[in-house]
Amino acid sequence: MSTREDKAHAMLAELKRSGLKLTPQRIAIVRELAGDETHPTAQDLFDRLRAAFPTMSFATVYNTLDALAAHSLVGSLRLRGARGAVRFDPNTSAHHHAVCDRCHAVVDLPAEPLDGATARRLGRQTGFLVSGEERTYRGLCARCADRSSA
Amino acid sequence: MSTREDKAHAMLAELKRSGLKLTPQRIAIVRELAGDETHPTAQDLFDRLRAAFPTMSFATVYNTLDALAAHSLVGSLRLRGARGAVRFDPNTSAHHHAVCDRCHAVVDLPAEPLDGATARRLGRQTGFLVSGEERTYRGLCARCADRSSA
DNA sequence: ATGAGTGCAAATGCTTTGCATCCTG
DNA sequence: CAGGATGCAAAGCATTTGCACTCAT
Repeated sequence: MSTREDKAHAMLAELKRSGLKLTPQRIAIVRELAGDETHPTAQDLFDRLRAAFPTMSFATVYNTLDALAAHSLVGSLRLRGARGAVRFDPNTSAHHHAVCDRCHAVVDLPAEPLDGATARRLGRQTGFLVSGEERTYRGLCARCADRSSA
Repeated sequence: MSTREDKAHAMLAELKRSGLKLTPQRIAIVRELAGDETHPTAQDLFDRLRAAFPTMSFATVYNTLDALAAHSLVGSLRLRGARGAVRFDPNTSAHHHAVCDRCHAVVDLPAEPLDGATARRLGRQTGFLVSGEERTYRGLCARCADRSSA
């Protein structure tokens, strides 16, 4: 049923398997982030968990997010324009992003992995050993587009 | 001859045309940035101009970069991983970037503008009114790739 | 019990702001 | 000579760090 719970469980299992401790704070952060498609900031997560963990500190949030990132269980993205906070992404499958220029909403978009021929062509053009690709489409989300034309 | 000088001149002309004042600091910043393909940070530019303008402040650098950005004469990019400074880009033609995961070098890559059919398809998938695309290829630059295999 | 993890607070890095002064147009 | 631009310093965010204490393993 709950894809979100499944995802949280898988993330926690992987953390445990890597020898990291499963503290109540970590479990809560992972469960909050798993299945969250809004690409929250550390501050967002901190605010949401404040009620349940009044004494939790930013250091713990960052510590957990770093640990997740180190094990490729979350991705991160930095957006232009928006205030400068990193946004975290529990979606670990190949995907791109569409970002709203007005409200800074971010949605996922499926993507094919970078193919070898393209990587080699880029390598020829740039001298780089290209290993991955990130695309950001920008524009207006449905809600903001509506507000604009109104 | 000097593409760089031409570019600086064009940028300054456009600023003037927009009613902005051409101060010695602005002229120096524009000339420093024009034709610079390294995607420097505000700090980089500040450091390079320190000798010529010992009293110049960060506020002036940011002020000028903001003015240039407001008139679409420079672009900006925020990179993951790297320390969190915005990098500025005098290249205003459609292009993408390749970023070195090790040394954070950034090189430009020509790009075709986003075609209408693709934009519409993305709109169908996301609900977005898509107006642009940014691609970041990541990997290792030639120098860092060499150092790795050594 | 032991060392990884936590909380707190101070520090850091990048960027912005307020305001008095200066200088371009 | 008027208002935009500059310089300086302080404030503002996002994030990191140091350290004593706690708790999951």
